[in-house]
Amino acid sequence: MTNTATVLEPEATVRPYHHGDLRRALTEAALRIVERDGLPALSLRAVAREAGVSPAAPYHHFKDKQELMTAVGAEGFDRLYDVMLEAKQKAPTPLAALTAIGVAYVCYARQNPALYTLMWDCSRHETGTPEMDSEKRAYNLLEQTIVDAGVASHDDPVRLKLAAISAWTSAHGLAEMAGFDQFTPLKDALGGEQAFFGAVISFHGHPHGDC
Amino acid sequence: MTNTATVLEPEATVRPYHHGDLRRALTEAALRIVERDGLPALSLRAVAREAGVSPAAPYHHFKDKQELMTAVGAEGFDRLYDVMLEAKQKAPTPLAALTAIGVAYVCYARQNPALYTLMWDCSRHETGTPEMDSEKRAYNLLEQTIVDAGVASHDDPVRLKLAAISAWTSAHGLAEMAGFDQFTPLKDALGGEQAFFGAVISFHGHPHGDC
DNA sequence: TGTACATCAGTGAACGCGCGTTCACTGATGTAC
DNA sequence: TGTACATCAGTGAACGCGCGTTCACTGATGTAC
Repeated sequence: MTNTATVLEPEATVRPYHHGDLRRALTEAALRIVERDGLPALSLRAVAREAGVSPAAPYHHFKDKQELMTAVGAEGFDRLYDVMLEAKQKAPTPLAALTAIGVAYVCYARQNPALYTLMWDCSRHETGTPEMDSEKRAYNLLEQTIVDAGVASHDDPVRLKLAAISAWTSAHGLAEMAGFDQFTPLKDALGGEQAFFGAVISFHGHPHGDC
Repeated sequence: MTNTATVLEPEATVRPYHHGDLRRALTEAALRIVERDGLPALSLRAVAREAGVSPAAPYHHFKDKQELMTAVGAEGFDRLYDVMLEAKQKAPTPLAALTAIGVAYVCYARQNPALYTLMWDCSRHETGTPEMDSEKRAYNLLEQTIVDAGVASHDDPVRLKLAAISAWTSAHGLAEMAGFDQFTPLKDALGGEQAFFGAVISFHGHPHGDC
């Protein structure tokens, strides 16, 4: 009887005064906001509100708003990398892997458009910092996949970089513009968004394409 | 003697109470701000300030902030179209014209990055409205150039649209990412930004490329 | 095992700021007679 | 050509808002003895 509180404690229906992992809770709240309400709605106060905490609380975990944004952008790159890696691993051949990570990239960007924008905003401000490691890892994954597929090799680094950057910028352009209403006729004519992605990527002249 | 004021009037060193063409002055002020201070700095009050006018004055020419922004974005598309058209007309052959408008597009976006971002923000909000006519004209110019170059024909509209959209998204991706620090090694290796653009566009598999 | 105390991680009120927009106004312009 | 008057295109003060950030505070936690 005297230990009722202790017994109920593990259930934790009431949020404790000390949160436990507010830092993580804040970045997750930010991710929720950015996709639900868009990038302009992503303020420090909104994040605190979403996490159910006072406007000053985030300052115990982030120096300022920029540092929180960077953490969110980094999380975005982490997830992008995961998605690309999974696509590569599931592909039957190295060549198929190249297509697969391209499609995975575009799909990820399409499903998280505001986060995707935020990620590149961060990348621009934080070039080369450890927070952007996942971006570098994702790029390296692409390069290695290109090598595996026999499109370019480490012996000709300029050509290899060119292939990687060409693929990346193509995917970026497609990802950003894929949502435009102007493209819906073509999407319909080709039988859906996935087919549209494939057709555009092929037309770009990827090695497996019909160029 | 009595008509001194009338004689001096044409010099117009003092701004008259009535501006003359404040609407145009406002969009030009906005264009100045957006490239000088960036997109987040582009507020209605900042535009009025830049034009040397009170914060309420713009409301005699634009319904609200959004309408001003749309006018600025439309002006951006007008200029883009002009640049593309000029590039096409200067090119010696239809095939060269296709490359030329691609390079012109990327250069324009690179030289006006914040405006370029604003343009697409507008396009998203104003799809199909008369304000976005220049966007449509620019797209049609690309399609016609593709036809002229013999890459696709009006007989196969799906293929034509695919070619146009593929070219457009490639150029968009390159334009947006061309400024990244990560690319400078490759730019240097290829001998400058123009060469870099050309190499990436060629690698994309444009018909004149080495794909 | 208890207790004293330093540290940590929250609260909530307050700050100054720039924003978009509205309002009553006024000076300048154009037009009808 | 002059004059009366409606309309146009500005002014500048004010509004409420949400923002990022700071501050003094307090409750919770962990540790030394």
